[in-house]
Amino acid sequence: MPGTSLDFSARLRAAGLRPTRQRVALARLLFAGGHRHVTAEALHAEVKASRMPVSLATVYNSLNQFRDAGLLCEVVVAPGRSYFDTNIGHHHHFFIEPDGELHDFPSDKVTIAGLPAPPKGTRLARVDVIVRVRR
Amino acid sequence: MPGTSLDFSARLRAAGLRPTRQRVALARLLFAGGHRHVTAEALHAEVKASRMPVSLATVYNSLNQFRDAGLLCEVVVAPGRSYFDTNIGHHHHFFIEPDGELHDFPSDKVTIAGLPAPPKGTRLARVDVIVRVRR
DNA sequence: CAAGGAGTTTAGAATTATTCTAAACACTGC
DNA sequence: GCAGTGTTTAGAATAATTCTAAACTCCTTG
Repeated sequence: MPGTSLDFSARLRAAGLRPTRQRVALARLLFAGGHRHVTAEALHAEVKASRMPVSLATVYNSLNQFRDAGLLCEVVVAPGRSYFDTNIGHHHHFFIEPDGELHDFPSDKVTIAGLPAPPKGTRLARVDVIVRVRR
Repeated sequence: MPGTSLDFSARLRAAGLRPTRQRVALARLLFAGGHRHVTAEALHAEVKASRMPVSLATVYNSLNQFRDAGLLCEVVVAPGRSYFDTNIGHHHHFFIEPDGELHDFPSDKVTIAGLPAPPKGTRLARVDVIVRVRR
């Protein structure tokens, strides 16, 4: 029976996070369906409508913890506008400027050549590509 | 005599902006030397130390106007952290994660192949590449 | 399976970054 | 110079996020 709390509990535990009721509720919203892009506010609104409401502070805490644990990644597209993306595979983003919509596209067809070496004493963490488009 | 207010006045006027004392002071700080990456707060601190202090609101206004006029570009690296970059040529960025330093690198050696076409009804505005590195 | 401690959650305050407001001011064309 | 529109300003307002400290809950141990 997929989609039960047990799945999410196990997944949280595997990530080193205690499976509290709140975190399980958020994980279900985030990971039950396909990939999602959510803001903290939007997720808070969603969970508030559920049987297990969660405070905004906890939504922020959990999203940050999920990100640090590698369950999510964060995409900052504009000052004061950041999305959490449940797709953690290699991929990049389209950002549709007037409305602020964000769409994934897979990175397997994309090749980036000629990047300079990281500055001395640093190692590569991630390459973000944001393709900004307008109507 | 390069670097006089007149140069900056002309440049602002050419961009469709009235060359007020405040905007000229900011333009001098931004464009007199080589390329720079500044936050609004940092630029405000700089200009406050000068003979022609400028309010923080004006620093924000001016940076936004300069960006809209194409004199600057804005790079958002983390929630609540955005830099204004006086380099408006094609280029990309290194972001050094723990300290928040930002460095340019030219895009002439970099090629990005295989990007999907923009979604229907949109056209490409800009491609941002941020290479995130850690110590 | 009860108890206790560490880790979590919460409401609300605090912080940070940025924008707004309305009154005072200054650049430009006449 | 004068007027009129655009600009600047201090301070308040807004928005996104984090902090605080008290209450709570998960998990381990006995």
